[in-house]
Amino acid sequence: MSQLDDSFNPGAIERALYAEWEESGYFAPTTAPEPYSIAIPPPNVTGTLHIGHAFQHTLMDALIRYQRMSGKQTLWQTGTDHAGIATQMIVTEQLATEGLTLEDIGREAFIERVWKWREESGGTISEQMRRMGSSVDWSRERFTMDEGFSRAVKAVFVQLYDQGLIYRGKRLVNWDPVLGTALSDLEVTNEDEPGSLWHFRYPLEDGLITPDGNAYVVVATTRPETMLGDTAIAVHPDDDRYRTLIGKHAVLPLVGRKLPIISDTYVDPEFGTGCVKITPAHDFNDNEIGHRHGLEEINILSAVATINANAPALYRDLDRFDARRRIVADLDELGLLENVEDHTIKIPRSERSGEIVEPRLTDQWFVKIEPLAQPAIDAVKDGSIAFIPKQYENLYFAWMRDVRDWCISRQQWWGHQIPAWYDGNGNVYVGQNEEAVRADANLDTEVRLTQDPDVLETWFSSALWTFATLGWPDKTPELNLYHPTNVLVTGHDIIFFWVARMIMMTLHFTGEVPFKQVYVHGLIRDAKGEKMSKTKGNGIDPLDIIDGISLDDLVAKRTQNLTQPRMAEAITIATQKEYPNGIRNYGSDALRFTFCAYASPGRNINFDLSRVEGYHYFCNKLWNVSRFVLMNVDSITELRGSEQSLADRWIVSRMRQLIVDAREAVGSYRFDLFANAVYEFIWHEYCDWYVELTKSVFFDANADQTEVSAASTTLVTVLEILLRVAHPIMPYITETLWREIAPLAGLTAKTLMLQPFPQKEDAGLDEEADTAIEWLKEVVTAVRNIRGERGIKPSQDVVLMLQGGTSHDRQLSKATEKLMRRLAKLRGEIVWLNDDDSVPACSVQLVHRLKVIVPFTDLGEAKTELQRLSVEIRKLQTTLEKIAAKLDNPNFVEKAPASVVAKEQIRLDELSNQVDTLLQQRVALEDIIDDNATK
RNA sequence: AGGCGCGUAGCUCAGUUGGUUAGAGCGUUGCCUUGACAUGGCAGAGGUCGUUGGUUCGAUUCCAAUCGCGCCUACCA
Repeated sequence: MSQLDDSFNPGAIERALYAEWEESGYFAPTTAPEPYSIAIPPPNVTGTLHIGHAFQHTLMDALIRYQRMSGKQTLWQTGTDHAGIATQMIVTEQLATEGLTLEDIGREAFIERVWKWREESGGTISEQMRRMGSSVDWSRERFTMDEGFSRAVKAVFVQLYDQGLIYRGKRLVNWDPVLGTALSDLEVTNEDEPGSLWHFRYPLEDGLITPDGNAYVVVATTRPETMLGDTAIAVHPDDDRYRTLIGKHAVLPLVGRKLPIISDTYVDPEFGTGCVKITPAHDFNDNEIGHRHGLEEINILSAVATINANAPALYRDLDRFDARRRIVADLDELGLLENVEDHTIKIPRSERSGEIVEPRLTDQWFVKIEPLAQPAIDAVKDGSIAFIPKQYENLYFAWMRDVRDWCISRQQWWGHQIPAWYDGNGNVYVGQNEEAVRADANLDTEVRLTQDPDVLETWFSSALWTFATLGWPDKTPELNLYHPTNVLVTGHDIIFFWVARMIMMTLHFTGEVPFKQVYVHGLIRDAKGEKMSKTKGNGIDPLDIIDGISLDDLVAKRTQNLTQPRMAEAITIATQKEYPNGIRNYGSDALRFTFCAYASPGRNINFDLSRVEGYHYFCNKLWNVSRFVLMNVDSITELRGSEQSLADRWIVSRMRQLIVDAREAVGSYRFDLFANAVYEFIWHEYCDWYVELTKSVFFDANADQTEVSAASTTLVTVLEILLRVAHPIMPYITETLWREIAPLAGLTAKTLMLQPFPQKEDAGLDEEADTAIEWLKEVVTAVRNIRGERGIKPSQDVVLMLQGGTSHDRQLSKATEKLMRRLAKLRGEIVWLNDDDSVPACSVQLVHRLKVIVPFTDLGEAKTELQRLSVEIRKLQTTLEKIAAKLDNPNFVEKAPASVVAKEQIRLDELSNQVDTLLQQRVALEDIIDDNATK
């Protein structure tokens, strides 16, 4: 007898089950011959997993569990990323609450603090992953700052340097003045913001005048303070307004510097005045022009974006925006401010600090991308790596084609410190460590070396993820076995950041692709399609869906530590409206099922909690049908095919189809189709029909033992198989139920996790059984429809008559009569009428050409039935007309394939037969009503 | 500006080579505490598939234009 609770309670089973799986070592690779591996995109060690991670992990876990059950030697490589800037920011903020700054405690102590914080916070992610049921191999967990990984990072840096693929130089980079570090282009977002376009007059030298008689040229700028660094004025070579000035000079106001007037086709004569001030040290385009024309680069900004000593004393040490105001005012005073326009401009902001980024000349380390990019492009072109969906390949190519050199140095403390040392004479030495450097360069101990204080950007190390986690640079057995990994599961937002760089670095260092496929999933948004973010307060912690959370706690969680505290009220109101009762504990399986069902290809996913609720109910359905099986089945036997009923054969046939569909869906990363197939089968085939059909065996005292035994066996074996099919999506509930069901099926294994995923069976589909049960369903539905229309209570049984069918109909009716009687709740035998038999006053529904007849109990019913019938007739007639028109079209008959024409012809015949039948029935009903009225 | 994607039921979404009466979940209407499940059962209502053209015997599906929305990339100082 069942040990199961009356309803599904996920909280009661999940934790213990996961602990058991983990302790039993089920997550570690088995010794199966064929490897299958996935490297997890490493989350930020000091963060928490958001719903997007949970989604991604669910898909990976479904793949891994599926492949593990399919007999592969699966490795799901897990680990975390040290997330340089993000982590340093968090710890810096922690220090600030203690009144301390980085400089107060120093580099060494700071790094110790970060490691300590990592110890405290690192557990959050692994706890979340465990609750999600992620079957990662914890024994191989890696961290991008652990010792082995650091060794790999250094080795890569040194080798690239030796190959001339890493260089150091003063270059213009995006500078975050708050964090005091360079950022990559990808870490800068450009948003439209209102701004101004200032027009300034720059006087011409020595009485020079423009063709239209001015002693000055007008330049426009959105950043007036940069004028302090101007070193030229540029015009278009063909611009008649300025052609005579080319090669002459203007004078930079406030500074007095002579500015050469140069010509460059970069200048758009149509825009503004057609005359551009050139600031090579503070603008990327100007910098390129500067290089073309050999212009001086004058850096006028300090690391914290104040004006430095390269500018006139008057402006020194002013903040960039104070300087801007001051300069505009001073130029106005001098009569050099021509006008100011409102102008919407793209403001580059640091994704990290939110601060406006300044292009600034600094010494940085770069990776030469071009030699690395070509092999990476080829790998995708020749199919060594395939993106799924395929359209992302274009995105990848587009980016790879004009990718620039990669700035890898960051002016931070937390991260991999660059393995380069300087002596006092400006020489640089690169090597694994100081000793190696000294040995290589034959430096004696008297030469003082200082290591470069900068660290490598985080993506530099995570680009090595697939192979460094497997032990590279050592030639480990794991590297040999699991690399390349089979698939990378990721969002499209990091194709540039990570995917492209992994491909480049992995090809260069291992000669292998990092993964054979890249499955790109959608991005999770909230139910309204808004991006989830802490600032908007619309994010949800996956654990709160699994375990539930009260409204008060949810509001508190969403409003604490806001970067914009004024948002708190709006967030509170929105949260109260969206979750008036908080969130109930839906459990991990329901959440996972929701993710899979949502995972249709290539789009945004608007995450709606009502879907989770629906799938939680689905879990309960599965739970309860398992209870039904346990309550009604004592044992099963070995079956011979001949002993199975039509119903048994039907569900087995449907199950074979499920297996085929499920395997195909997983194989093509269609987790949505996988989930839907499972849902449809369990609820609408197994529960709605098969279980109901078995009741006419189990609840019939006269049923013979063979029938009971066949039904029991089928019920159990099908359930056992479908638990295996569903396990990759919903591991907890299937494991729990399987342990109850499997013994009935004679299986003694301890865990479902390691059972084989059901194989496609040779037997194929059972057409005879499929036809019979589909027929039964149609007739039963017809009777139920009549009952519904006439308001006949389920408790009341009815008489069923059939007329006009074929011999096949009669045969099917005979074969399924017992089943039909229960499902349609019939009284007495089914009455077969001959075509010319008179029919009592009744309702009629058609199943193809078969008349399904339920006599009236009261002639008053005729009126409502007449109404319904008229609607039905009208519907059929509309369709009939459409098809008739089609077949009347000679073009259709000639050009359409014969099979399509034949199909339409059959439909036409059947429909016209149905319309005729119903028209006759209408006459009959009208007669009854007339008779009644005259009485 | 360029690139990509999306407009299908009240809401969230499927729809795989163009071919029956376009599907699912949630919501909704009516009936039902039937011996797994009211987290349930049965039956129903609800869509001119953004718009306009084109190709075709036939278009939600292919093509073009157009409107609306989203994302990405690059931007004019």
